[in-house]
Amino acid sequence: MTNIVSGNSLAEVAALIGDPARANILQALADGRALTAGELAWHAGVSAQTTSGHLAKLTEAGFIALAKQGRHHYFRLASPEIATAMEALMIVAANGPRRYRPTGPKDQAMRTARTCYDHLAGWLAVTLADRLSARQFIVLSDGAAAVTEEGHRFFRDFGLELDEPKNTRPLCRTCLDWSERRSHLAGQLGAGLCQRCLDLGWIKRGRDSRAVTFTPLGIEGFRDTFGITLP
Amino acid sequence: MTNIVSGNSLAEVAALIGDPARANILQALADGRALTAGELAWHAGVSAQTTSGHLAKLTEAGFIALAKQGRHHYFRLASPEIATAMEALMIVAANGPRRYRPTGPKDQAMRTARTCYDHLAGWLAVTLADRLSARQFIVLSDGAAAVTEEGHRFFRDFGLELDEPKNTRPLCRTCLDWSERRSHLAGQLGAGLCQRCLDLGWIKRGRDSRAVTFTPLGIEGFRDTFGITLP
DNA sequence: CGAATGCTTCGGCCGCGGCCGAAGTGTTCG
DNA sequence: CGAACACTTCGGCCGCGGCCGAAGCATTCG
Repeated sequence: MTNIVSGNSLAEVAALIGDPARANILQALADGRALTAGELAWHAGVSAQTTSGHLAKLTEAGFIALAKQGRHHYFRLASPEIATAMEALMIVAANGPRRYRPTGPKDQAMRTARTCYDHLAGWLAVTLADRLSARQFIVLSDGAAAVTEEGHRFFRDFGLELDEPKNTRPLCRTCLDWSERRSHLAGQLGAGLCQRCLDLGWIKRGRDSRAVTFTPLGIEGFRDTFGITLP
Repeated sequence: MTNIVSGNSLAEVAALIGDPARANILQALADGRALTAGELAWHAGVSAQTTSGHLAKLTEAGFIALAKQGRHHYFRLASPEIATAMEALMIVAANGPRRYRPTGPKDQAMRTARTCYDHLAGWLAVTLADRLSARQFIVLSDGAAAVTEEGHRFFRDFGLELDEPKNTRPLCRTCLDWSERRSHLAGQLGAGLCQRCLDLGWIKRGRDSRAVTFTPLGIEGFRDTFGITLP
């Protein structure tokens, strides 16, 4: 007799992500947007039939959700937990030894700035966390972060209202960045900052990728408001 | 041309966990202890030769580390990130729909109390977090936690010295529990609490499992110190 | 020294699962 | 309507990779 407890379900879930085509599909959906089966087939790099099979598996497992709209089938990640698990795996992958990883231009853009479900990631996000920390707007510690009094004022000026939980200091999660290997901001603050930057027209989401691009307005804004000079 | 960026490495890492035998091996190592190849073969439920192959793959990928000691080969997880990724996958597995999951007695013990790398998990850990929160020793919010002034005094009385980071409130990470689907304490505080309970002889680590058992002293201690009555 | 133990390497079997071509549903056009 | 399009289902091919038996190294005994 073996000591299997729920090892099977761990393996099942991991195996589902462990296929290249499915991993590409999930990564394409990682920013939370919904894509059609056809678009996902392109991302996956396999035929439409094969993709359909993968999508059925992912849907049945509860990884993705389907919304039918006319003759298009839109798929999106079913929960943020999926994205979290993928990021956790990316961190392991990034820490791994001499893994062959060719670096293309798209990869470079991803490393500079990308979305991670509902918040920002990459160089921009890590630098942002640094600056906010240096100016005492947030306090980073042991995998979590707190917003200070001055921070609340600053974010309010920036156009962000943060819910004040109960009687105490509000917190925002940190999220380890796979490309930078340091923390960036997630949680309510991370999501709010990302949304606000989009609303202000500072950044734009890429069409086929999670990478985001900067508008001239954004370059100016990040410099003046956060003291960040883009590379 | 497809849009593959590092999708391959995500798939590679996930596929490595995605085999039942390897998943069992990794779960057996999840509490941070080092086990021999033979013990791992038993946990994996496959022959020694097959296990050897799996261990070689996991080692090469940087998932586990090998320490040779006489004719025994001791393997342990190479980094906490691996454990984190596994927990993230377990959460996804637990949230999934009608996944067939037979529940044995060992499984029940695991759900009650187990170790998760360096801290406690399961019913005990979740209840502990609840009690500490109710008594205002810690403040939980949005995936993170802060220790209050009173909390510091309480933990010091309990025999735990927490490093005070810089000039501000220290934080301890929370970690989503796959069996309870709620937060328990990780980070410095979580690790410290677990170690202190072990030192006090309140709990003991199981021989073949991550489940922990309670001593009579522990049953008394958890009741008197934390107000927790064991089921 | 030879036998026993712990682990790894080698070789070959075999089945699961990913893949595509072809055909089948449902939707939107002109 | 019928044609074009988006997607799924079916059937069959095929190769990767997990598995074990047997043999090969190390280490520790008596």
